[in-house]
Amino acid sequence: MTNKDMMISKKDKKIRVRMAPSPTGSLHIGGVRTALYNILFAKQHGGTAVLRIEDTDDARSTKEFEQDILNSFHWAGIVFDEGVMPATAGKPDGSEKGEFGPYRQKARLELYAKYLQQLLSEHKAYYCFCTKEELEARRQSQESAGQVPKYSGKCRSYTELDIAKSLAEGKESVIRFKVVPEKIGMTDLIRGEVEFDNALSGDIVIAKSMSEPLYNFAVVIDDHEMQISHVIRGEEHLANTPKQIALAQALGFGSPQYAHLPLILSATGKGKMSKRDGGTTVREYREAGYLPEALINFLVLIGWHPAPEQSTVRGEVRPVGSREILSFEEMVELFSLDRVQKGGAKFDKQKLDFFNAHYIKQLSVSRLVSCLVEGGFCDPSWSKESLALAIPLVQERMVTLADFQELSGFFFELPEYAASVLVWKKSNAAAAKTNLQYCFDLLQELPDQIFTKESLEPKIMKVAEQFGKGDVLWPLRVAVSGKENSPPPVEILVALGKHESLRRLKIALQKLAVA
RNA sequence: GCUCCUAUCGUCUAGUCUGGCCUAGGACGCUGGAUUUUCAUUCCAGUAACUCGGGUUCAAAUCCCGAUGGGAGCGCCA
Repeated sequence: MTNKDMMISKKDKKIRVRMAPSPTGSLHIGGVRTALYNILFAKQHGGTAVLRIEDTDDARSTKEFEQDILNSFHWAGIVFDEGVMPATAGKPDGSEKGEFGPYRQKARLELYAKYLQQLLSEHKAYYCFCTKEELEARRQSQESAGQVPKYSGKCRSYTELDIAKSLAEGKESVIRFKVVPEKIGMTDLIRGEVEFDNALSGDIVIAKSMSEPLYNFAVVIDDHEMQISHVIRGEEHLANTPKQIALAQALGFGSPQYAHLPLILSATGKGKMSKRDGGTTVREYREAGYLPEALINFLVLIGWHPAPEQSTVRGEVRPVGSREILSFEEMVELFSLDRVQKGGAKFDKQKLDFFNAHYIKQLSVSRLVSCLVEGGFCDPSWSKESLALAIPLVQERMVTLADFQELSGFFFELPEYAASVLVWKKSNAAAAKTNLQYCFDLLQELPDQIFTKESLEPKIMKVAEQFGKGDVLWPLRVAVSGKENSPPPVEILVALGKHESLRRLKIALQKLAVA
């Protein structure tokens, strides 16, 4: 998109999108993708992305979950322009930004009450005094009769006097919206024309009381009040949409444009990804050692792919194989709602692993050090200096940050190993001993300052060529790593330094002498 | 059960709108090979799909109808 295009769309009706999580659980992986698509869409249209907290369910909402959601978005690099903010310089976690606040529904109760009153006085909503038991019994009988469970509309006919009396008596009540039995059509930006029949739905409860609004109602008020232009959300909300449109009409509001995203499905079993599958929250991935850029790159491709001709970014032709490796900037440039998939997609952890391994390899040593230390992925006693020495040895073998500890353990402490491991499968113990001793002598003569790859490698390789590569390199590698599988010997030697290298060689020599 | 959504390799997908250039392309995975003392990396090659049945058409992955499969929703949750 050119700058000119950007100016034009800015002048047009302002694009405003929102992400509206409910703090009743840790942030779901699907929530990150929804937020990502929202932000990508907003960014490329010069719009605004809002984060609103939907905490109307008092019993289930907690401050801790809200905190988790904020932290998770922050960690993932998902940054909203407006709404509830994560902790930043000077500002505490959960502070708000923007002119359309407050951005927590609990702080908007008066607003909802106002519109509730409006609906009530216009007779578009009414008090319902049916008890839960009554409702449950009716639902059961309807179901057993093979009917669709639906509210009868019993309390619709009460007079104002009846209502005032019941209210005065302190009878339990809820507020229902009179759903007009008509067909509601809408254009979904991803699915096209969709039609629902509201006649199939009974009158829905929109509030438990004047101060306890429910989701379907609050969401309509907020999207209107916050001037949301596009609602981009998961497919599970598709069936709510006709009710929300009807509500908006009754309130005299226009409706935003809708785009319903395909669901992320469980890789193993059936159905959408749920807590039972494990690995559903952002927190879990962070703690398992995944990089935010890997998670985001993986997630953006669940349900969307760039167009083939878009493999050219900013005039630069990308190699075919790396077409799927996308930076955030490239995503912003390439993303398009009408290329979003309609069908649900399974979550493929192997592909996530591929992205993670890729992004770990891209990291500079110093950045990897901080990832490891800050994420608590290594022994706290290991110094940053030695971490920096160990990283090049194992970086390309890591799939997650959590792999580091085990992969690099040998560097910090020589593992216990049997003398027999020192012997190459095509050789014998005597040769191993002789060659090792030869290497030991060679290394000992070397001054500390030139214990580098440049000076070491030619010397070691000369010996290796003389006495047989496997015969020399295998025992040497095992001696310094204590492992059958490890990085190349010269690299370990250099990282370890002369003193530690010689100590380890001596240990190996002793093992062979005893054997 | 009812309503709605949906359907290309094992998985994510390109191609479908604007039918022919599709002997269906890419990525992940898997298999094999090259490099390598080992493991890993890297490189190269191979593997594998248009759900089915009708139609429309000179021509269908692409358009239409039906079936089947998959998913979601049916709360005083969001």
